[in-house]
Formats: sequence, C-alpha cells, structure tokens
Amino acid sequence: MSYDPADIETRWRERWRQEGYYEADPDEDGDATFITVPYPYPSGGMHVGHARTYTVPDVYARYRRLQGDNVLFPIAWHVTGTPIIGAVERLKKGEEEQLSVLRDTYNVPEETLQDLETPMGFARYFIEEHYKKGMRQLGLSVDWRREFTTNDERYSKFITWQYRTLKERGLLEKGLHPVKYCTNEDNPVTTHDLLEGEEAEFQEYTLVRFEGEDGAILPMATLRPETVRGVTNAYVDPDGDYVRATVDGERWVVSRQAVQKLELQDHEIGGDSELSGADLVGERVTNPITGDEVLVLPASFVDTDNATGVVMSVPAHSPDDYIALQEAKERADEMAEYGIDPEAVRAIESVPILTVEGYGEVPARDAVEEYDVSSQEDPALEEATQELYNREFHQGRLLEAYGEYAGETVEDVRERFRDDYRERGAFGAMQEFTEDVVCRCGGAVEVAKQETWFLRYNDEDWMAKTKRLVGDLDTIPENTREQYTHTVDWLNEWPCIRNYGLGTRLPWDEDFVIEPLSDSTVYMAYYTIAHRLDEIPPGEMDRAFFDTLFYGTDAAEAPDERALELREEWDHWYPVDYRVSANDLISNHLTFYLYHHAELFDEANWPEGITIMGMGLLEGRKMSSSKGHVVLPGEAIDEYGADTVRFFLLNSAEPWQDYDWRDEAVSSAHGQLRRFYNRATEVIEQGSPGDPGVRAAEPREHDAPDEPDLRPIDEWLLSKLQGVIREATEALEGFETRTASQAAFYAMEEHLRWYRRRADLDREGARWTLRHVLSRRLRLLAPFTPFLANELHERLAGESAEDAGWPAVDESREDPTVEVRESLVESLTDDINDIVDVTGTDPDVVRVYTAADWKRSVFEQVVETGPDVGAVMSEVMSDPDLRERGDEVNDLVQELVEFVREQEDDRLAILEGTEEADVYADAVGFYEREFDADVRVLDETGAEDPGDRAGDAVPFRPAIHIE
RNA sequence: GCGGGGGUGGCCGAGUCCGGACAAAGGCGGCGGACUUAAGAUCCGCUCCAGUAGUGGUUCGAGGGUUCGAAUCCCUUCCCCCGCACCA
Repeated sequence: MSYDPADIETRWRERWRQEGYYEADPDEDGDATFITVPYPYPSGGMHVGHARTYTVPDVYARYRRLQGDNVLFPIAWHVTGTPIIGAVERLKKGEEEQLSVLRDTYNVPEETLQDLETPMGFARYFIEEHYKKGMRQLGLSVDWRREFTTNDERYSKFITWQYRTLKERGLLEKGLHPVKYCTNEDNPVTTHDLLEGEEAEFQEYTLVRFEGEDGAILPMATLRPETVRGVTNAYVDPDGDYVRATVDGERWVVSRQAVQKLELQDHEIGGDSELSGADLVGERVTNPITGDEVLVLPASFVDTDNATGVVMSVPAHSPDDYIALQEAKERADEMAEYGIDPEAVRAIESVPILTVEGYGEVPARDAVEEYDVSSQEDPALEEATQELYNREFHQGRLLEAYGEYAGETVEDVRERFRDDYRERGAFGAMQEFTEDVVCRCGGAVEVAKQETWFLRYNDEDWMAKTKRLVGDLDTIPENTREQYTHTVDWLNEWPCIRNYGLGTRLPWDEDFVIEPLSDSTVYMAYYTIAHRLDEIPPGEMDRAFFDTLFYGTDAAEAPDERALELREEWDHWYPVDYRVSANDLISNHLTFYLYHHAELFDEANWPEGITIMGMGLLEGRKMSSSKGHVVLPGEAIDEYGADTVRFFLLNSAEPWQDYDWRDEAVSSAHGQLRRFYNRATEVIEQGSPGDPGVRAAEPREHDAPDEPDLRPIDEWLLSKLQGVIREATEALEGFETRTASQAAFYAMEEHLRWYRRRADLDREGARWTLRHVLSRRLRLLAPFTPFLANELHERLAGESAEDAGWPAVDESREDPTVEVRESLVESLTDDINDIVDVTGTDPDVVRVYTAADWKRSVFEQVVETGPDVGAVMSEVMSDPDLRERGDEVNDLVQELVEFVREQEDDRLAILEGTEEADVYADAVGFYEREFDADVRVLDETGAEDPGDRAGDAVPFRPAIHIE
C-alpha cells in the first residue's frame, strides 16, 4: 500500500475529534502545561504563513504531551477594531481589489459574498471556512471547547473587569493625542483607510512665537528650536494666502491652511481676516528669546501647507537658509517693491549659535562650499544639509549665549531647551505629517488632537515590575530579552481606545471602544474558563465575580461560588508556560502582555516564556493576499498532505528564523516522507519474532529475554539512536524544531543508510533492531508529523506514538567503543573508494595492511607523552630498536603527533584499546560486497606485498593496495 | 539615528557560543553508474582546482592580529535584512 496522506490523515482527524483527544482538564495526570499563540484575526483567509504560526506551538504542545504533561493549547478569534469593518465596507462598495482578494485569493463562492456584508458575518466566514478548517486539517492539538471571539458579550465582561481594575490603580489616564483625521469625512482614520501616505509619521514642530509690529504672534515652525538665537530673518510665501486669526484668544498670523490644522489640534480659533504673503513682507518681527527685531522676507520655497507657513531663517547653520539669504541679497534691489530697504537686506549677517568640529564659524557656509552647492534647486544641497544637521546634532556645542545650555551638545539639550521655553511661553507646538496623507475618500488627512484614554506604560512602578518579569522570562531565542527591556524603556503612553470598531466599549464612556492591542493582553486567563461560562448570565459577571475568580475568596464581600469553582481551573493552568508569537510584536503586543500580567497577577502567575517566530516568504518573495501571492494551507494539504506541510514548515528553519516556502522544496520533503513511509511499512510487514519494543516507554534491558543476538553493527545503530534521541530532546526543550526534526529524521536516516549497507539484514537481530529503531523514531517524529507517526506506530506496536510517549535515552545502549570501531571501518571504505576513484580501476584484489607492532608502540608513546614532537622523540630514541630506524621513526612521530593532537581524549583511549586488524577482519565480508573484490587484511610485516605499499601503514591508517 | 539579525561552496542552509578528524553536515540542482524494455521511483559514487593511490593547492564579505592550528577568538572595515508607535 503506497503512502496516501489523505486517507491516513482523515482517519486520525476524525478519531481525535471523536475522542476529544486534546481536550484538557485539570483532573488529568501530568504537569499542567499551558501554551498560547495570538488568536488569529479573521479579516481575511488563512495562508500557509499563518499555518506555521500555529504549528510551532502545536509541535511543542505535542512534545510536552509525549513527555507526559497535561497540556492545554487553546485558540480563539480576535475581531476587535476596524480592519474587519473596513474589509466589509470595501466589499459593500464593490471595490475591485477587495473582491479579487475574496474571490480569487480566498475562493469565496459568489453566492456566499452577501453573507460577508456584516462584520461578524465576515469574521464568521473566515473563522469557519478558513481558520478552523485549516487548523483541523493541519492536525493542531487544540482544545476546541474553549473558542470565543473578542466581540462576545462574556469576553467583554472580562475586558471590562480588566480596564476598570487598571483605571482604579491609576494606570489609565485621559489626555490629548495626535490622530490621523480625514478633513473630508470629519473622522479619525486608520492606516488601512489611506490612499497615500501610509508611511507618514507624526512630526512635532516647535512654534517660535515671534511678535509682529502690531503685537500679533507670527509662529515660526521649526524642527530645530535650539537655533532660535541664530535667526536673522523670517520668510513667507509672497503669493501665499495668510490670515489674521484669533488663536486661543491671541492674535496670530499664519497661513490659510494652518488655521484649520490648529483648530484640529485643540486650539480655539476666532474670526479671521485674509491677507497675502506680500502684505507681511517687510514687517519687522521680534525674537521672543533675544528680543532682536528681524525682517520678514519673501521666499517662494515657503510652503503654506506645511505647519504655519511662516519660517525662520538661520543661515549660519542651515545650508538652505544660507543659500536663500545669498540669493535674497543678490535680488535685494527687487525687495524695494515690498518697501524693504535693499541695504537692510544686504546688511544681514549670519549669527552662529554653536561650534562643531570640522567646520568654521559659519558651518552652513562651509557645507555649501564643500558640496559646491550652486542654488536652492541643486540636489547637492540636500546632501550638504543632511551631513551638517547630523554633525551639529551629535557634536555641535552651544555657545555662551545659551547660559545653562552652553557647551552642551544639541542632542543632549534640545528637548530640555524646548520644554523650558514652552513653559515660559516663548514656544508653542504643532503636529504635522512627514509627507502628504490622503484618505481613500480623497480628502486630505491632517493631524488632529483628540481626547483619549492612555495606558501609562511609562509609569515607573509598572515599568519596574515589568522589567522584573522580563528578567525571569525564558526568552527564546535568548537574544530577544534585550528587545523587551528596550521596549519597556521606550514605551510611552499608549492610547488604548478608538472611536469605532468591534470589541468592548470603554466601561465608563460607551462612545469609545478598547482597541485591539489593548484588549488582548491577559485573555490567556480567559481561556482557562471560557468553556464553562455558558451557564453564567453575562449580567452576573461583574467586578466582584472576576475579582473572586482571579484573587480568591477575600477579594469580594460575598464571593460567588461559581467564580470560586472556576478559580480552580485558572489556578491549575496558570501561569502560561510559553507564548509563541511573531518577532515584530515584541515592540508592542508582547510587551503589553508582560505589562498587564505584571500588574494584574501575582508573580507566581507571570508568563514563564516567550518564543519568537520569524517571517515567511513564498518563493523568495513576501506573501501578499492582495497580490494573490499566497498558498492556502488547504491547497497545500490536498497536494502533499498535512504531515508534509507541517514537516516542511518546522524543518526548513528554526521558528525564529525567516523561512521560504518553495514548492520544489516542499515537494522534496514530501518525497522524503513517502520513502520513509514505504520503508517503515516494509519493516512492519516483515515482522519479527521478538518483541518490537511495544510497551517501550521504558527502555528495554540489554539482556531482555526476547531480544535476539545482536551483532556489533546492530549495537552501533542502537548507540547512534541514543545520540539522536538526546539531541532531539534537548532541541525541543528549546523550541528548536529544525534541529530536532533534522536529528530524528535526516540524521537517523543517514545512520540507517550506513546500517543497511553494512549489515546483513536477513537476521533476526537486524529485524529486531530495525523495529526497535523505527518505534523510537516514530515517537520522535510524532510532534512534527503526527498523522504518519501515529498511524505507523500503531501498526508496528499496537498503540499510537502519542500513547507510547517520548523515548528516553537508554544509556546502557550508548557504546562509544562500538562507534569508534565503526568509524574505522567507514574511513577505510572512504579511502579505498578514493583510490578506486582516482586511479579509475575496478579492483579484483584489495589488500589492507595494518601497521607493524613497533609503529603501534610509537603511537602509544605519543599518547602517553602528549603531542610534543621533541619530547616524544627523546623518549622513543631511548629504545635501541627504534633508534635504529632513524628517519623512519622521526617521520612517523611527526605524523602521529599531528593525529593525536586532533583527537578527543575519549577517542584516543578507545583507540589505544582497539585491535585494528580485528576491526577490519570483521568487516571483510562487507568490503568484498562493497568493492566486488577479494579483500585481504594483512600485517605490514607479512610477505605478500606486490605493490610495495605495506610500509605506508600507520596505526589507524592502514596501507592499501588495489589491483 | 535607536534596537535586533545577518554575510559560508551553483542555489538553500548547518557549523561560529566552548578553535583542532572542516574542502566544510544535509538538501536542491548537475554528472556518472546499478536496476529497468524504457521512463519514473530507488540505491551507489562524484560535484572548488590539480592528480592513474587515500594527496597537494586555494577557499567561509574585505583587511589585519592572536595561535602549533581560525569559518570559529580579537581589532578595523564594507554590505544586506527586520522593527521603531496608535497599524493588526
């Protein structure tokens, strides 16, 4: 019967489902092990990249189960927020791209599309038809009783408890925060809603409050507030539209566009009157820091749609400003039309505010000259600016006039300086994007400030707790620990609510919804009880209920009995042993997870480990559902079977490494599994009179009565098996799925290949050995290819691999001597092969000469003395017989010293006790088959030496002659 | 810029922590052979250069150093990838 994955896999899926095999309850035997993975977000279908995300924890879960643990691996569905709503809206609008993703990429049937026109209908479709189906097909060992969605009423009660608790502990705070806001739809928007500017970042400009002659404020926008003492003049766009308006009760002059932005950013805007930029030109404005008056000059490079449309000029430090001023001076006479005295323009001098190594008094001039910038349009200008800004930021030291800031680098004092003058009222602030942002509706998107609730991730106590948690966390791989620590240091306040979307309403303000990264931080606790909440009315799941559940009897005045019962479930499973998640989530989601656990639960229930996963590529390119560049798990499974898909995903790279799904490679993995299956079937069908190691969770003793006579080559294979078991076990302890499966599958296959070649398989001992090895190997493979492994193990031994358990290393079967001896056989094979190959002859007779006794005693001397030519020589030369041999001995010592130096001590000790000739003599039969020749093992000193080769023999490196 | 990861043979990818059997596992691809009517599957060998004897030469981004010995340790340098906030 040939390998038919669909047949095997269907049967096992059905069996697991019927038996509820992976349903885990506290009353079962074994250590409680709780493994979680981020619940999928069904805003689209599942592709093979997702498949790996869920298979990695599954492998670990299966491994722990084989080790005897009671393992809980649950799953649920994350629907919070706007992505699903956005997807539904794009569908309803009939957007081509969206329709194509649904129809072509995810194969949604035409008649089903209308079911997807509500958010939960959409989610439900992908949950049922993609994720759940896919996960079942993959054979994930999930306890399906516990699934839920984050839009469920009871889940919301749990999140409500979480947020009320955090608020009560002062970890939530209300404040203003910049958001992306569509000026056309008058609504905040998310990155998904954007047509252009998805990459745009928020940038905060400092507004330096220059004062006009009439007392109105001209707020000059700058990213370099510390240059304020170097301002020589201001620029406006003479053709731009400006307005005089009341801002927070003051009179301001800004560009037309700036007014709207300021209004969005929480400023009170009053009646305005229009004027043109030209009207402003020539005005004198006063620097709020220095009190100096400077001229407003016209400049076409000023963009009225960026910040305030009024900019200050610092020619000493800005190459742009330096060039602009040069050009202004050249055109000074034209300025007269604005009523400016040309002499006043020509009189403007750069004012340096800092010194920076490598530049003179006016760094901008040096930069312009160095890059040979000719005009404002010269592309070299940007390079010059970049270079100078960088140097000044890191190395520029402020001059005396800066008082307490003098002598400091810009990098060190910019923020302090800015905040200082902001408090004193000289500076303001304004947010702007780094590039234009356009909504899908076509409207301009601007920065708006919105009242919102924050999680205070920068709270000192909270940070300290979380850092303590990180310190004790098992971070896999270890080098991710630094990333968590860094994130804790770097996280500020996090706005945790949105204006709309699915999920849980903010308990004390129903207008807002708790956003997805904030409602998924402690839900692992909910898994422990999710399957037992049906009989509890949501209305009764209040603060006291959850307090009792998580904090015990004393937490509420009248503890709810039901909550106390559920508490046992929670107590049993918590803490989470491992969470398996993607590496790009360290900087937010995973660190939030740590924060919330650190706060809400006591130390004993803090997360114990996190394993990070890498990204997936498809044929070397990033997967993308919108481009249809994805492989669906169902399709891959139909073609190759779930075992192949799993095996490939786990074997091609360690979980945290990026991997590449290449059809060719998957197909090859499938071939490997098929060959494995065929060979295993042969072993099974061949049968064996002896016990194949059925109830073999306990290692069998060497002298077990039913164990047939074993030859050294059998012992060799069994010894190798122990090494493989050890390696696979250690690897899986650290989530190294690649190392583990490589060992269990490929390394073991290598050993078997040699064994099949080397051993006479037509013996009872060989059949027993092969069955014994197969049983162990199937159990090592069970986490990776559970269908195949369980099926074959059941046929071999009458019980499934998962029931048989993980094999233990049987130290009594580890035999270094037998391994060393076999390695001699192997290297002699290689040597003969090399000679055959290089001479191109097909030998009829192969003569193998082992080294003479005196050479052997030189070897022993080298081992005893150590690899030191001089020392060995003096020892050796004291022996008259050896001294007689002169140069011959010298050469041999050289060679043996080198050999010995490179060997492990253990191996040397074994070699010393090895009678080389016996090893080769035992293998003569093998050599004769191998080379189809008459093979003779001889002593160097024997007579038969037609090729005059015998003298070349060295201990453990016999001379060879072929003819 | 900040934080993290990485550069190995035609390709993918181990090895690097703890230097030594490393011309460097394994896979893919290629070549030759066995089996076969043939193809496929399977098995064996070869696949940096030279070679009718197991050898020698030159390799692990680049340059330098430590060592009897370096892909592995140290220094310098070049290049690539990922994340960086309200987006899940």
